[in-house]
Amino acid sequence: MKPNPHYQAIISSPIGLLGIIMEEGILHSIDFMPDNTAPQATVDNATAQVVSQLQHYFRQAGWMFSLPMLPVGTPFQQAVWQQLQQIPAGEVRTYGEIAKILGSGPRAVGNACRKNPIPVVIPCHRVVASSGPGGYAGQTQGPNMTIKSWLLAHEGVII
DNA sequence: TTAGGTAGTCTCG
DNA sequence: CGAGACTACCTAA
Repeated sequence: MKPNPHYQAIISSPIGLLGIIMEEGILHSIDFMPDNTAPQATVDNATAQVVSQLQHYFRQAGWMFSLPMLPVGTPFQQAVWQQLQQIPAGEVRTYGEIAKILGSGPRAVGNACRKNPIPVVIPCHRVVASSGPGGYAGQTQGPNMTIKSWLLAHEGVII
């Protein structure tokens, strides 16, 4: 739980409200906001870039993000998140496949995905289990899994 | 379908 | 620090 996070923008999207946190003009994290949150105007240019690219993505699933990002985490988490960014839109990998590349284990990869601070842009939704959909934003069922399914369907992946 | 194995992180003490 | 618990898992039987 982050105490009083300060959002540079809160935008509405097909998967609900997204809260955007910047640090020094660099994308730091994206939060899924409750429905009753009030949208909040963009305050600066760098944030406008993030908003614009997100809107591109929701319009056209194949959009490739190009943004300065600073996702903070352990070295292992960074390595996993780097692998995620190399999965093209419309494709998926399994936790085991990522683990093999990094010489680690599937559960460890799942742990790292769960900690991804920048969902959507860092596409943790493109990682699934060998048999089943896996989880999303800390849930294996519930509203976040609905978001994961939506994102994959948006990219043309049959679940 | 389940039991056992696995890697990384977190939480106590 | 160290032991033990907790995962968005996987494989063999």
